[in-house]
Formats: sequence, structure tokens, C-alpha cells
Amino acid sequence: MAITTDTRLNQVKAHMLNYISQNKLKRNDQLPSEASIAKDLGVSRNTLREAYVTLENEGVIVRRHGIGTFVAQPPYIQDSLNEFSPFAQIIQDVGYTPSFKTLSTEIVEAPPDVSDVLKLKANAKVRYIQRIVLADQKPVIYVEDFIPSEIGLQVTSWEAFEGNLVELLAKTLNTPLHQIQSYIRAQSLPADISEFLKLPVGAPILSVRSTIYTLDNQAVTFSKLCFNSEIIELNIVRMIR
Amino acid sequence: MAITTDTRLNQVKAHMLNYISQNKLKRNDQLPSEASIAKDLGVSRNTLREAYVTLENEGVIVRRHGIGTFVAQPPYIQDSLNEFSPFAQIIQDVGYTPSFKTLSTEIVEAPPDVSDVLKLKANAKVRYIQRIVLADQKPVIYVEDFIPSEIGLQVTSWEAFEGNLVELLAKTLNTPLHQIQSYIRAQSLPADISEFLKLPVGAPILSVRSTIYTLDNQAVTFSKLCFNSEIIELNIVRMIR
DNA sequence: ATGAAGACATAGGACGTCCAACCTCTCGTT
DNA sequence: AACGAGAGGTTGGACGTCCTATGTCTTCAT
Repeated sequence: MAITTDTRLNQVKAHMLNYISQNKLKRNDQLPSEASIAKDLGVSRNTLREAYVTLENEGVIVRRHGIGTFVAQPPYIQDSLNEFSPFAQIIQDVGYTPSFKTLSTEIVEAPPDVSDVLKLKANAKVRYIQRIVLADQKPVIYVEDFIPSEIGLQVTSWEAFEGNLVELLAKTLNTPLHQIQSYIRAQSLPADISEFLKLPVGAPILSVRSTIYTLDNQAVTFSKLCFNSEIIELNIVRMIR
Repeated sequence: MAITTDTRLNQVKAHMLNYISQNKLKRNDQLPSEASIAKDLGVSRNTLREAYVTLENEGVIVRRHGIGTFVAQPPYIQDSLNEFSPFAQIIQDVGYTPSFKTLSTEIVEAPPDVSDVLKLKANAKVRYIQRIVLADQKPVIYVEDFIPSEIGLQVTSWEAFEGNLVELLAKTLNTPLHQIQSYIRAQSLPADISEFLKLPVGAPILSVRSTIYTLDNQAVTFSKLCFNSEIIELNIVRMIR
């Protein structure tokens, strides 16, 4: 379940993250120049530059033209945690350490709204997974996933599953998954979820319903999520022209 | 307001956006291969690849190894109704009739948070517009726009302005506006906005902060919005590959 | 007919090179 | 002492080249 392929670019990225961690670099500390690191690692400056650009986009470093490269936000996470889900990335971007916890999971008959979105026959079964996502051990997202049984995902233990659902789906279906379509609204926290998010009933939360489609517009997973909006913000980039 | 970081990469990006628009390409339509476009534009395949990668990150296209490059989300809003703003579309989609009302407008010194996002000098002036968006005469969105004065928008009467701000900006700056970057969170409705949205204080609302950029990543407008979440849902399409 | 092998087109990845733009520091002229 | 020119280091941008990985389509032997 390696989402990170072992390309040189990723090696370089990993090296830089290690470098910052091991030398205990703090915010605004300067990193070695592109050229020197590239020489040390035996890669071209292009490759290193690409790694730096990526790290900058991820908010780890800041590059300043004509001056040098500096630590922006020391890396909170090492590689493997990065594999869970897109939401881990969001949490990471905000500066927390993400983790998952499975509350329950079972095969159930699809509820009407789910069945509707997934275009299932009546009485069709779905794998139901109830999880929470934690940021620095604090619960911030409550997740319910519904995956049609007919897809036939193979997982040794759903209870212990911490992999990337999207990756697993893509691999099992052997087709690229194309998009998540999400609807977002604000909502008052209902009582039954309150205990999981450890927030008072009625607190404003982001409620998201998200559907993953194949290229053929077949819905393969439907998820309901509740975000603790005090900690997590959603980020959209939308093209307007 | 110098708007010309006219790098080749940006030229290529702009060209591809135009290409998709002018040929009216839709989702899943195939784009010419990297090599052929690069040859047509007289740039190296590297440069073109970089543009493609960027466009993919922005959700406009999808690249598939060994197959080709495809349109993910056409970069323009095909709108006739969309006279005023993307939000009119959202309201329309939900089944209401959108309209606007200007509450107040003036030139003010940019508040710190706004000045920060727009990268303005201290004490720089901005055009401040306070509006509400109505769905079937019912207020559903509260909007505050901040536009740098130096852009020099020409409007006969801001009070009566109901045009499309984005269009006006694009025309005045004579450059395509590229993307909106938005941050969304849930929030309890504060008292000062309560009267405009006609909702009780403390009601859960969607709070959105939205920035419009040029192709060169210059921020040209910053907006704060509050959505009545009982009526409006936001809709995101995010590429996950 | 069928299926395997191979040709071809496409994106993925990396390298080495060159020059531009930007910043800091030093050193010589005034 | 003040200032400006210039050297040297740093990131920014682009090019051309080479090879690899992945799909698709054709061709040919069975």
C-alpha cells in the first residue's frame, strides 16, 4: 500500500524531511543551497528543485529568490502516516499529526439515501465503516463510509484498516477513480455524534457528503463526514475562467 | 499593479485554458499529447509538462500514464445566468431565483487580514462592498468584498452595481482571472450579521473566505461570505485520480 | 477464431546545461 | 565617511536529451 513510489524525487523529499528533523531545525532556519544538496545527494539540481518546490507547496519550507531556502513549518509527520486518506493531508497541512480510529464496521443493507447515490438495487449490501480521524489525538472528523459489497474489497481486518481507501478501490477495480463530488453544509452537531467528536451538542460543524466515482461515473463509495470546524478548514480551489 | 509575470509556463497554461474553452471541450475529452502541443507552441516538452502538472493540480485536466491527457473540469463557467457571481449558479442549482442587494460600499483602509492576503502596503485603500445575495427574496448569503483601489475599477454607481465583479475585474485588468481559492468553515452566526441573514444569533453557518487571483497568482479580490446553510450547500468537485 | 508477441504512442522521471533575476557583501573611488 | 560598482552566491526559468513504464493496436503463428 505504498502511495509513495520510490522515485528519486521522493527519496530527496524524505531526505530533506529527515534532515530538518534530525538537525532539529526550527522555523526560519536556513537550509543548504539547492546546488550543494544536489551535489551531496548525487542528483541533478532540477530534481532537487522539484523536491523543494513540492515541499514549499506542502508548507514545509519557504524559498526566497536570491537569498536561500528556509524552514517554514518543521515536518510533523513521517511518510507512512501520509497514506490514509485525503483528509490526513488536510490535517497535515494545518499542522497537526493525523491518525485514524475505527469505531465499528459491518456489512449492512444500504440505507435509502446511500442506495440512491450509489445506484444500488433494493436490499443490496454495503460495507459500513464508522471511523474518527484524530489530529494530535484530538478527534476532528467523524466519518461513515459506505462501499458496495459487490465491489469485493479484500481487507484482512477492517477493524485495523488504516490504509488509503481510495488506493484500495482503484487497485481492486483496476480503474482510475476520477473525482470526489462533495456537498458541504454547516450543521449543528447532533447528539449521537457529539460523543465521538467530544464537542457540545449544537456546536457548528461542517457536514460533508462525498461520493467517489469511476471514470464511467459509477459511484463506488459514499461517505458522510462531520468536521470539527474549530480545527479544520476545508480548502477549495475552483477555476473560474 | 504590474501584472506581467509573462513566463512561458504561464503562456502555455493560458493557451491550454483557451484551447479547452474555444474548442468547447467537455469532461473526458482528450487533449493533444504533450509532445505535439510542445512542438506547436515551440516550447520544450519539459515546460509543457510542468504546465500540465500544474493544470492537473488545479483540477482542470487529468493525465493518464500511457494513454493521454483529458479534460477534468472545463475551466470556464458556462453561464448566462451567472451575471453576478459563481454563487448565483449555486442558488440556481438548488432551485431558487438569485438576486443581489448592496448594503453599503466605501473606500477604506485595508484591515490587516485583508491587506495580508492581497499583499498590500500598509495603509493601502480598498473598495469595500457589503452585499447580500437573495434566493427568492430570502437572504441566504452575506458578502463582503475587498478590492484594491489601485486596480482602478470604473463603476458608475457602486450602490446600484449588480454586475459580475469577476467579469469587471478581468476586463479592467485585461487578463484572465484564474482561480478562486477558498477556505470554508462552519461557524456560529455572529450578532452583527444576524440581522442581514434574518437568522437567530448562533445558528450554524458556512463561513467562506475567498480570494481571486490572476494567472500570475496576484490576488485581486478578497471576499468574506456567510452562507445560510439551511438553504445553500456548497458543491466541490475534487480530483483524486 | 484465438492468443501471444511486438510495434507504437503516450505519460513518468531524471540529467546536464545555460542564462536571468535577486540579494549580500566587499572594495575602491570620491 | 559615503556611495556605487562589481563579484559571488542563491533561487527562477527554460531547454534538449535520454531512458522507463504503461496502454493500445496490429500482426502473425497456432
